[in-house]
Amino acid sequence: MCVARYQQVADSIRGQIADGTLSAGDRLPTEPELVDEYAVSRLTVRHALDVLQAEGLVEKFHGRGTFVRRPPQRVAYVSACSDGLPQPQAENVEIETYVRPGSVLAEAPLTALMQVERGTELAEYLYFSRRDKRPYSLARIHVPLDLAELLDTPTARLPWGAEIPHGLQAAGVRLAHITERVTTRPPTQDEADHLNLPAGATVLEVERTSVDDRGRVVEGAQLVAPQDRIEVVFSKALPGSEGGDLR
Amino acid sequence: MCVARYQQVADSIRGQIADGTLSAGDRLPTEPELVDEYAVSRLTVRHALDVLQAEGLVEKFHGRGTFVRRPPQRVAYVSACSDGLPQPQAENVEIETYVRPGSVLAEAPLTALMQVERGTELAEYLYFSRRDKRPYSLARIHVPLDLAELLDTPTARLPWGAEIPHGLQAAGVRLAHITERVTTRPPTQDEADHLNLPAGATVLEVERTSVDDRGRVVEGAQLVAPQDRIEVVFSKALPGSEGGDLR
DNA sequence: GAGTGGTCTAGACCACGAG
DNA sequence: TCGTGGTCTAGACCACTCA
Repeated sequence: MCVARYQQVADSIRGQIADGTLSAGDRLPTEPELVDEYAVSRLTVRHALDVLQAEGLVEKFHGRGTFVRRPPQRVAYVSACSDGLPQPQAENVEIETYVRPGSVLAEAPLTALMQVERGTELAEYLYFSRRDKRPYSLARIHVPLDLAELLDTPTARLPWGAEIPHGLQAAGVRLAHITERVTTRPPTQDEADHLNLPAGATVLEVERTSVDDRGRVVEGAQLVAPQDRIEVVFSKALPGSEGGDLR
Repeated sequence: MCVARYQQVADSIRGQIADGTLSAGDRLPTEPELVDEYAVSRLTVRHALDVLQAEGLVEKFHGRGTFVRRPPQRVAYVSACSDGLPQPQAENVEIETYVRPGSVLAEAPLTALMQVERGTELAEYLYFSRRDKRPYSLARIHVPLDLAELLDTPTARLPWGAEIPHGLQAAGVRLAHITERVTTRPPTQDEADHLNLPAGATVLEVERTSVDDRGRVVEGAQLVAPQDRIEVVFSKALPGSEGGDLR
């Protein structure tokens, strides 16, 4: 067998998307129709569509059909560590963000991020954003209770809660260090529900911690978004001409 | 149907991995054995294993069997933009890196990264690294030809070619800005071959550009690794106590 | 209720890897 | 050569969406 049948079917549909025969938002033929069209079994058609879905080219909806996705159009998360870059953000993409303040008792992963004892009460800001009317990102930002009192109730402008470290700084907290860590992983059940993710999806996570000049973690953020809808950008201006070493 | 059969099978195997009944490197029962064990069809067994493979818990090898993967153990790419962090890197992980210097004529994606005309000749350093004897990461670093002459032949110490911007700086190039962009995407055919990736895998890509004080792109790097084997870390020391604004 | 994708069966043959 | 996973068929029933 030179090329698997399901790959041939996938290639054919991929080509139709590439050359415009099928364009963003269009519904593909139904699975039974594709079975007739390509003279293969339904499993083979499904396998082909699964491949295309994994590639992010199409999206399947139970009971509705399979649709061509918009080209990726990622939203940039510009690192809090960056110099010189504005937060350009969502040019033509509409993103609405909601914040919900509250508090939680620190549990397993949070204790490590915030470097606190299990059970410590922390202020929590839950950011939930939608893009094109659909769930897009989730951010959980935690701040020690005593510092949270210094903050104004945040008005969400960006889905990642960049105003929190700014607010802390404005309130007199002396930030010494910001660190960000980018990984991908399968979503938790909770995240999959909120973000409406299909089975097998992967999220990209940014963990951010802000540390003050006494070494205390004053903010810990966990941002989660579909891996193919986001990019993370870091930028650094190097001091002077040649004096500065890279790190 | 409360929970799909394939999910029940996946849950069961996931549990055995979690509780140590199956441990890293073990071979799972063969598909026909699992068919008997769970009294389901082979497709259902395969579906369950596909889910586990997508989660990174197992790895299937045609003709050999299905094996429990080691826990993720990601390697950190520490941003060139970072302050204060050493390149800690591979503590107990053995990574061998090879470099192959050469040159290429700029094509489609490279022209944008390096901001040069199509067809411009660029020096190219190909980094290929292995971890545990298996392909791990791929980095392509490009430098304008005239600047490449200033560089010593690189001796690869890290898979991401961090020595290239350092070498440029040591050679008197006045770097003004470094920018990094992190995304995930499906691998190219070439990348899938070199990294030995299964179908449907996703890679994490870091694009790095170094710009000199006249705005010229003096280095462009494209690093690619399996998305579940790498993490990207950025860190920034904030100036003074309170004078510095975040960006 | 009609039509969509999601799950599942019981078979079959093929391609790869190792002894 | 043999056992492994990879592909494929032709059917069946279920769950979700929407008119």
